[in-house]
Order: sequence, then structure tokens, then C-alpha cells
Amino acid sequence: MVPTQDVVLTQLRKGVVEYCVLACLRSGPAYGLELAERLSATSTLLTSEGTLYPLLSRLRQQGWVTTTQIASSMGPPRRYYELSTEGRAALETFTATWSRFTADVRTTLES
Amino acid sequence: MVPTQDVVLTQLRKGVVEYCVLACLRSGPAYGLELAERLSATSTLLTSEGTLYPLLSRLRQQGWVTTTQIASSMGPPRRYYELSTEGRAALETFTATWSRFTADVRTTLES
DNA sequence: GACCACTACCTTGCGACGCAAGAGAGTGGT
DNA sequence: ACCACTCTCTTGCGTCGCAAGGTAGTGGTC
Repeated sequence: MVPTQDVVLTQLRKGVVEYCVLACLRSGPAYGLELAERLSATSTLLTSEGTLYPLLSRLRQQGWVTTTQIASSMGPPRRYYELSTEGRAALETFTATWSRFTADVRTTLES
Repeated sequence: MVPTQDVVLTQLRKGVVEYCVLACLRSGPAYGLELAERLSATSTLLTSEGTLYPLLSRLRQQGWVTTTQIASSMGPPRRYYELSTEGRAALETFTATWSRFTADVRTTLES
């Protein structure tokens, strides 16, 4: 039985979405649904908010982002996430690792 | 707290190692430890046999590989794994998905 | 035969992450 | 009062990788 792309993608996302969120925050603070929209612009990175919010909690616990709650006239207050210095460092570690990893995968797939 | 590359890699491997094994089998059948060595040649793809053997069982159950046990004068009999037609198809699906996914990640990381 | 080193395969228990589904709470309009 | 919309968060589950440990077959040394 051949796998669907969806099944494959669910596994691939593991450990990646987290850092894509950090990358989205480099251009400035954003709130949850805003991040969900940005990531959904790509076709493969995010499927539901059930992934995003637990992930954002982790980022906050680890100190990679700081948060501020701001009232909105469009609904309930929004929680804005902002990249911290540590978050920036974590993102750099990831980028380097990602680079090494994809190079190894490419080599293996093409061999 | 900044993550170590090891911690990052453990997550990245999910859903990838499996297909790297299939890729290794394109050049012909191989047995478990042989595959472990090939994958360990890259620096990021495999850390222990505790990953490999359960993975090989899955491949066999899914019919992506077929196996033949062959006696060895160097120890216990070796189980050789050979890529099936379905395995080849699965690998192609993966390669296409991987390509889309890494493109999206790159875009996000560089934005 | 008793022992050891080496090769080779496999299992167990655990932790991390993504996900579908659903729930709750705040705003504004009818 | 009711509904629609926005925004946040939780629950239960499945998948995968991994360190550690276990089993078994071969050949060599005493």
C-alpha cells in the first residue's frame, strides 16, 4: 500500500513546525491565528490550530518567545508572541542542523 | 535554553529514516547491520539499531520489502531485505513530498 | 568441553510531537 | 435573547525514534 502525501507530511512536520513559527516571528510580533494564516500560506506546514497552540505554549515555557495580551475590537483579546534573544539563538541552531540533515537526506535519496 | 543539535535531529528523523532505508535498497538487497553501516556513513541519519529493526519490520509488514534469510559463516543467519515494486512506488511518493516540504521550509526560514 | 569475542537480530519502555475534535470566551449585529 | 465571528486552549490518540538490554549462531583458545 502506497502512502498518501498527507500521511508522509504528518511525520515530516515533527520538530520543524516549531521553528517555522520562530522564523515567522523574526519580522515582528504576531498572534496565534495570524501565525496560523502565515503558515497555511505554504501548502505543507500546518493543518490545524490543534498543533499551533500547544506548540506556542512550549515556546513560551522555554523562553523562546515572550507574550503580551492585547484587547481587540474583533473578538476576545489576542496574545501576541515576540521572538526573544534565546529564541533567535534556537532558530539559528535549528537552521544549521536542518541544513546538515537535508544534505544527508538528499545524498541518500540520490545515491 | 538553546537546544543541542542531537535533540533537534531526533525529531527531524521522524518519517525520514524509513525512506532512506528504502533508498539504500535501490542498489540491491542488504541485511540489517549492513544497512546500519550505510546509514551511519552520513552523520545525521541513524544513531542505533533500536531504530532500524522495528523499522524494517514495518517495511516488511507493509510489503515494501521482501526478505530472505541466508546463512553466514560470520555468525547467525542474515536476513536480506529487497525492495518491492510497492516499495519503489512508496519511495517515489516520499521523494515528491519531501521536495515540496523542504521547499516550503526553506521559504519560511529565509523569509 | 568451557569460555570468550564477534556478528547479527529483535524487544521493551519511554518521550516527543502533530492532529482531529471539541470547548470556552469575548465582540458586534439583528 | 440569539447568532455569527474571532480567538484561545484542551483532550485523547497515534506514530516514530531511541537507549538499553536480551537472544542466538559461529569460530577460536585453553
